[in-house]
Amino acid sequence: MEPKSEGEDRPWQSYHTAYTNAKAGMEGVDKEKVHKVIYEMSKGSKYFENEQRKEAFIKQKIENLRQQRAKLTDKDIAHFQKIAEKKIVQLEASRDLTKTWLHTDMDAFYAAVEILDNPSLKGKPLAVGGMSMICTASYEARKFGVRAAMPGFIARKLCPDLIFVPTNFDKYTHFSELTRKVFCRYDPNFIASSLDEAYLNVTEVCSERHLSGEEVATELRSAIYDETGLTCSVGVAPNRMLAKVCSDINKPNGQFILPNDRGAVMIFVSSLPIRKIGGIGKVTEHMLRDVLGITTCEDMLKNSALLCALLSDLSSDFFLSVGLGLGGTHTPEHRMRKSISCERTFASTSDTTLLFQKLADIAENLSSDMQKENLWGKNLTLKLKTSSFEVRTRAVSLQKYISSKEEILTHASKLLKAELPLSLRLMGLRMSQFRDEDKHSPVDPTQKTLSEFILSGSSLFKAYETQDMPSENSGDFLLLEDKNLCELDAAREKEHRCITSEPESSCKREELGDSNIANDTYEASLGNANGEIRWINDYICSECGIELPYGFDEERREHADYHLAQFLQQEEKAHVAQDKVYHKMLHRSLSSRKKQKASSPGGKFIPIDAFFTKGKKNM
DNA sequence: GGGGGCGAACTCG
DNA sequence: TTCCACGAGTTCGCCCCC
Repeated sequence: MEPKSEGEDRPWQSYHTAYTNAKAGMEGVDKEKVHKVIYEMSKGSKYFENEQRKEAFIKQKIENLRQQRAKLTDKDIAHFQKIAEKKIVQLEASRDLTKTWLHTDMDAFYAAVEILDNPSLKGKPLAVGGMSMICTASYEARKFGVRAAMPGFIARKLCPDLIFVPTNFDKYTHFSELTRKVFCRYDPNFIASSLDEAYLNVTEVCSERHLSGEEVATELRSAIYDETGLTCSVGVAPNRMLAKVCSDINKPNGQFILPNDRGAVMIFVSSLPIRKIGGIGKVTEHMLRDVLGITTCEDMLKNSALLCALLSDLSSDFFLSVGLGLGGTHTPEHRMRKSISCERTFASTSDTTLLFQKLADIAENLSSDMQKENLWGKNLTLKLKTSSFEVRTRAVSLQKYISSKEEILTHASKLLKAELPLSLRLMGLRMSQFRDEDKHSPVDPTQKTLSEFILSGSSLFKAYETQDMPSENSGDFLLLEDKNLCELDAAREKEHRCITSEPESSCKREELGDSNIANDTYEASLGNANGEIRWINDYICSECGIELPYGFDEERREHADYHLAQFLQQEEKAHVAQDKVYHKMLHRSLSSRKKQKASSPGGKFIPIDAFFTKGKKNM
């Protein structure tokens, strides 16, 4: 690790956003040149400024951790050394070398599919994606430093002849399905971690057919090529963590086999850079390197006492297991979706009407996705990205499970309203805490149908391999226990008493002010337009059937906003003047209760080093 | 003190 | 010319309530 000058003559070297992890096919790239281009194209932008802020914050956290380390006495170190040794013995006892895991990774998958579809692209630098972001780059493009997750305009600067092809998930899904049919022949319970990656437990195949892991890998790669015309790379190892690392070694169109032998594993791991491990990203790498001098997996064991002294139990266990070359060896029985979300980036705007319209679109998308899977959620999270790239999330736990766009928008609007005024470039909604009965439907990625994948528009069911801990918490993947129905009923009863889970203040009459009058005026203003709401039996919305009891004036008004927004959109389409209604809404919006969160944008600091901070209970 | 809710960060493809 | 995505998972700290 050469000490890098961050002087004024080479300012780009301090910009760590790009190239912290070399991708396959980028070995010959002039990294300094690429880094400089990215720096030049980024500097001065709001994105760049935000990255600088984030980096400064990480530096501060590294410094804090260094100080914590400096405070440790010899006695402390000796104490934690004992703890570390005990942990290592326990981890070592969990080592399982009886399984053979195979990780397959399609080579530049999206790009390869596009080339297959249009052979004239072969041999040319190709990027799948658009100007804002590219998903995959062909190996020819990677030679120029172009890579996935790079904005298109920077990629074009690096490679002026770069050909852009828009993403077409239908195509990728089709080819993904073909590969999965092959996987099934080797492991019917294979774990798909994305459209182009999968883990296969080939222990049984090896034993039944008297084949080595290497032979299975060769055969499988050949079968994939025959079925799809695409190449893939394969890693074979005793566990998933190592198999994943191995599949990257001889990429593209290659394989690497790590024998099921403790000695071989330990040698393999000894010089393995920590960044190659799934779960260790840019920040973790910096932390471990700058605070503890850890750069290889072997260093994890050498610094085991410090890891235990400075980090949480969970973190130190993970890092020690990495040092021992341990990883997941069991196939989780069931995996189910934990959340579903939808987010959209748009041109920065502070136009309230526009923001609420976009929120309505997102709510509609999310609701539609939820209904396709019959999901009902109880936890709603609003994600905001300001024009300066600051990300905020605001969540609310609801008293009942919801799924309709009206209900989602009602609660989402409330969350958004509390944050305004604000200039935003992204909004997103996420639902989680699903109803138990929905959790019983299997959502194993391997069982997801083609149409579901196409409809969802993305690789929804990634089996995120968490830390691939040897002591797998299978409970993470198992069906959760049924909740008592009475509990649900009680919750619904509570819901009728107070429609939100916010502090009771939101139900106070005083805060409703002249809402009744405003409400009347507002609804009257709609006249006989489509946005008009009547409350059937005094609590059921005539438009959509949502139930809002009398007295929940604010909620009713917000709900009416939704229908009004719908109406406005229709009006807009028909080129009808909407100023009058808009001003009514704006007036109401301004006069409505303004909820200010205690955490101001700049006042609340984020525990970036959470991963490294030792919890009190561990001290 | 434990558990749940919330907000944020990190990671992956 | 264009100017840094999206969806999903996890952990952690803090706060509040029981």
